[in-house]
Amino acid sequence: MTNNPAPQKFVVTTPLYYVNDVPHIGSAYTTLAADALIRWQRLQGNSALLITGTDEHGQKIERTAISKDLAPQEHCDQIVVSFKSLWEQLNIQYDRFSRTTASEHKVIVDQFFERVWEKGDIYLDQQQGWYCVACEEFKEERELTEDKHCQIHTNKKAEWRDEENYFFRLSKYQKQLEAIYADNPEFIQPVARRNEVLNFVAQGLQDFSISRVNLDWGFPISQDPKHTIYVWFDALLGYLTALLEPDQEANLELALSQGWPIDLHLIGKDILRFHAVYWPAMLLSAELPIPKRVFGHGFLTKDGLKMGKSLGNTLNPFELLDKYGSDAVRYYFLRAIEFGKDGDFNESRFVDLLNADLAKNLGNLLNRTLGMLNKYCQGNGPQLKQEDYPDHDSLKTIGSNLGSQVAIAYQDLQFKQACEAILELANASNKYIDDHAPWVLFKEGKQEEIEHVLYAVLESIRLAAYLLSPIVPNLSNAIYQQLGFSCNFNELTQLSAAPVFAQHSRWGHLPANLNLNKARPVFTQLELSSVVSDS
RNA sequence: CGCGGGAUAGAGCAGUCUGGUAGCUCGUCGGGCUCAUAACCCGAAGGCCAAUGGUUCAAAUCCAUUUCCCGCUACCA
Repeated sequence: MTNNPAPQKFVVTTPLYYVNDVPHIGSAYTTLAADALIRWQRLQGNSALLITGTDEHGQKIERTAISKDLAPQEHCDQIVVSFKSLWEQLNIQYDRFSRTTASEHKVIVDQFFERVWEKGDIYLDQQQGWYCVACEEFKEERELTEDKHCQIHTNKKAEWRDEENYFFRLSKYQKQLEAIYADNPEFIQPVARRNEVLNFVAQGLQDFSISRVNLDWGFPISQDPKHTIYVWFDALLGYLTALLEPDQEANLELALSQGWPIDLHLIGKDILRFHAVYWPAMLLSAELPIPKRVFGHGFLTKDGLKMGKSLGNTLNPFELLDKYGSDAVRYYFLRAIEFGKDGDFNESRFVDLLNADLAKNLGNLLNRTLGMLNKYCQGNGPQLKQEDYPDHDSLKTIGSNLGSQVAIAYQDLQFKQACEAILELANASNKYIDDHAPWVLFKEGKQEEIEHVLYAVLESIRLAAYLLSPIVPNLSNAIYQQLGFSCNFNELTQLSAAPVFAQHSRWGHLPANLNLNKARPVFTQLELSSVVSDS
């Protein structure tokens, strides 16, 4: 369906976040995971595009703006600033920030709507049904209790609604969707999420309303301007708009040629249904290919409790970043939590984990090794090569397998496993030093052996830093710089060549005659002082 | 019969799909080392893997039943 084959590009999206309020930790979580993936792609020399943005229409936004005595657009503009600022503090390298109020987006939405309209999949009908205001959703009879209460909101009775809406023929696509799920088992991940969707679809799909009346803040439907397009229909299309280059003409075909279908929609589990059911159906209707993968990750809790304003235990991402820095925050959420499952934030665990892994295991390892080089080798880099190590050498063994192991983990979004595997090399290196005791070798005057040991360790540190760079780019920079490299993991152009990846991801790459820099702690231990408070 | 997630050492978790000596991090206790960010290495204590029943030569893992916990009432990923 796409024309003009553009260079192959790995495209990942975060949700377009709803601008009802300033960003919260959950948005940060999704986004930092997406960023790590994109960085991993770029590290390998692949062309990659990270799409994020904001979803700005809908009644809720309109009401929020009014309550702040602002025009809706002014309100959105303010919130957008805070999102962009958070992404900057989190060291997110996004390529597109797609706003659903952008003028290009209007064109894309019109053109897409037109396709679906021409297909005959949109029809006008009376929306009749039980509406749960708390859910903002129409409910099936079977979803309600006998006295018409929503099962989630048992304290609120569903309301009978009867209004004119446009509908999308979702029901028409049930069979096709089921075939897609069956033929593409990788489409919805993780498996538990996939099962939920399968279950939902198997119960039968109902057409859903895609327009609202009596709502100004949204795109009017060209065919019938008193209707406004339902916010979700509009928001999902934001992914398409985002494919356009910043100064490119707004045109659906053009957008599609720039990287469609998208490789991965990274989302929270709450919006899975929209991405795994409604969105593919909309695309089928428009005769477009569907995205390759939708991954619904888990939710975060704080100290075991759901975060919420009512509980007053929200975790302010800005404060967290101010206090600990982007690397620490990125590392914690990717390392401490099984991606896909719910995970907990606990500040003392946060400090423990960061100190144990980054400050002590890896950071101190570099520090002690460089210290010994200065003391025992006058700071000269060892002059050895991979071939000088027997195959049973523990670091060589672990290091040689690490690159491919970590590649698989990143590919499967198993960030935790990637971190664990990498840290194992650091751990083995600390042991390696103790086992070989360079300080003893020094007293015995065994200079060559000292260099032999230190090279292996230094190389292991380098490899660990390289493979961790998608997650903790600043730390990796600091390590690489102390090792005498001049590259910068935040400036990907210098590292984007595939041959570089082939070399750097292999154990044994460290060249001789390194221009080693002075040993300085690359990651200072964190202290648990006052607990990050509610905003 | 609402939907979903969970119950494994003091704490937090992996392992469950593809049955076969129960593992990781932090913490605790003891020892070692001295190159280092009070770091690093070694060792130990600590688990009837929620319960019951079943399948099997063998079950944390498969099947059945049960108990308990947590979300789903919006800031929401």
